[in-house]
Amino acid sequence: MTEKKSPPPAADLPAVRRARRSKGGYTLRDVAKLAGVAPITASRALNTPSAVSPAVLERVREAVERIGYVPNMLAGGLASKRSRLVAAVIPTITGSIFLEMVQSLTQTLADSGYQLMLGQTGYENSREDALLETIIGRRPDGVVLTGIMRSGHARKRLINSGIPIVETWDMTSTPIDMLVGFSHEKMGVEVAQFLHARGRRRVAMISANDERAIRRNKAFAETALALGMAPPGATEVPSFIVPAPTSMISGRTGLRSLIAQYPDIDAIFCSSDLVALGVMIEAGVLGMAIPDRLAVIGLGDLDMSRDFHPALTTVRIDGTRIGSIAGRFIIDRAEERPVETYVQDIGFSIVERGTT
Amino acid sequence: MTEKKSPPPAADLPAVRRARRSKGGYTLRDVAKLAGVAPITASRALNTPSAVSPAVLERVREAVERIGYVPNMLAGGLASKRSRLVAAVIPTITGSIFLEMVQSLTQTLADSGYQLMLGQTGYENSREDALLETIIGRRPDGVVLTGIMRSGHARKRLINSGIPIVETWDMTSTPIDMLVGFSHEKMGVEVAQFLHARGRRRVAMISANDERAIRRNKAFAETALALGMAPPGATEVPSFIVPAPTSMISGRTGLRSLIAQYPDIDAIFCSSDLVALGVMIEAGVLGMAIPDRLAVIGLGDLDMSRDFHPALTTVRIDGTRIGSIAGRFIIDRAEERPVETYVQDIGFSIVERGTT
DNA sequence: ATGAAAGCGCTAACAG
DNA sequence: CTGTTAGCGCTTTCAT
Repeated sequence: MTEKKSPPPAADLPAVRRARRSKGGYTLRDVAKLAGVAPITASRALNTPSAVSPAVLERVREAVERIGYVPNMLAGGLASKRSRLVAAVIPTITGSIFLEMVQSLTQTLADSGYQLMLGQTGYENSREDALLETIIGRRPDGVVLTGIMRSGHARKRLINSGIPIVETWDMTSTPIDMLVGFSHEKMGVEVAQFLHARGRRRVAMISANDERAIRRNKAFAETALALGMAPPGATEVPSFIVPAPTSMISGRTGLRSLIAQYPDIDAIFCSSDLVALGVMIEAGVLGMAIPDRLAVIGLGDLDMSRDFHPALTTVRIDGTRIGSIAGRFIIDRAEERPVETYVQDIGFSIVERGTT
Repeated sequence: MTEKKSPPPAADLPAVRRARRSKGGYTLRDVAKLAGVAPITASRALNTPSAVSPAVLERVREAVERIGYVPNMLAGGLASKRSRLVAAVIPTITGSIFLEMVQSLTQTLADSGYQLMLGQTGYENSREDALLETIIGRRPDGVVLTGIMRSGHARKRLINSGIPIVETWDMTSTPIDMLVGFSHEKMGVEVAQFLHARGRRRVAMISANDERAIRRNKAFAETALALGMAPPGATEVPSFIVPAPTSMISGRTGLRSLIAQYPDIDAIFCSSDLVALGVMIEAGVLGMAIPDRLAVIGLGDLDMSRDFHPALTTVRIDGTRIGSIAGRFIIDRAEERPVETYVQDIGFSIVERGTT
């Protein structure tokens, strides 16, 4: 019963027309033929059903079903100049704090017929340019940046390409295009105030060394200092800085190092939950009771942070929300919907649990 | 100095030819014009540099550089029927045990000019069909399955599409197409023997309920039983089964539940490191010393498993290797290279650390 | 509401 | 080694 894909078997076309024969599966032409309409009508039935009569719609749908037709989005994208592809750029996928965002971005996009392409920059600049080349080559309808485009050249290239851009996980006053994030400075201030309110007076930090962390740390340190929370003998808030990506081991070594210098430390602000969890493990080894002897606060609110004992106090960022807003921004832009703003501060919240 | 993209300004073409004007950036034609060659020659210079004279190569490269030309892969893919796109299907990205594989797959593909498209099935069957539609629609050069294609319909659809398929994380005797993985049965047997060799005699399991885990558990239970390792009062190896995805909390509740029934248990085999880590945390709360009172062995070898105290003994699967092999398989197939085999068992290894 | 024609940007197929 | 021509499968434009 299968209507075979048919280069009309009759030799009624000049032989030269068959210089290049199609080999893949069914095409829209097959559907159209089967439904007894022109290809463009079949196209309309699939893309703008309202623009076609119910009878035709029905017949086209039936034809599609019958042969199992799946539209070729490469062809569609080429013709319409809308690839329905969105690229997201993250440092690395393993152990990433951006996965929640990626997940919801994927979902949001999928719901509107868009797909996500994931690009990893790694932690060296070298790959950014190559990555950008491949991204632009696919002509995506948008790019979501997690803010780790360090190569100025790549950045400029991207901007020049004219592809809509969403920057995330930060609030800058000079966005390239669209923006959804939160203020790292504000977070530093609030965490310091939070620890102060809990009675902590000798604080320290363990942190990655990326640009945002540095701004966050600065705000934290200044606030803490102003509140008189530096440990005895320290003129600054002590910090243990590790290169990204951070891990539990950073927390373990960090705690050891800090305690060796400032035995009186009574609270540590960590730049990720993983680091905070590492601090907890090392505190266990050292026999330091948490939260009595030492308070710990993380950043990111991993699932497992809730499952530790005691459960970890942390700063929560709603990655899911970032992802869905970023997705909406791009879709709205692609479909030329009128939109109030393309900048959004989603804030953060301190989730207090057992470690403070 | 910028050579503007030029619809020849003279009105020397019939108006009708301009029915559809290009709007995007530069095209290969612009490059060719600038280099003084035919478009196809420019194409060759970029894709098969060896097929072109050094002089032409140089001129084309210069032209590309000058205008910042980036090839349109939608057009290229459409014309050549090779999209250079590969799809990977995983349950979900957050908390996935497949990320290491995805990472290395991405890398392997990128090195050969291919890109990865990530598809998530979620933990309900419902989305699989829709996901497949979008995957096929992009005409990828291959699909990597992590073995969670439950919908028979989707599976059949995929097979019929003719897209090369790599199944991973398992060894079946009846692969659809290509295969790279390891034997879950063998793992069950070896873990039981390992615990036996360490002197454990009252074992239990905490496990997810997916099909592979079930096969693994069966092998573990049979071997353990044969070796006389069921706890007193049990005729079977006790197990605590939780729905996927597993997490630390599964381990915590699992341990409580098992100990309540069989207080003498002296070793637990967990279906993931996260579960094992949860067991460790709960053991700490219950005051059960690890490994003296209770041995724990996980599966997956997460980074953090090494950083716990004591460090976790676990079964390591080389996800990086799975990814690179799967990538190679697809690339070799796409480029029609002669290949010995498209099936590979990469095995696993038990990494003994402090919990056994 | 439907269709014909043209073309998106690129590469396969065949010359020369 | 280089060029001409046709066409990948779809959608835009314009006409009916």
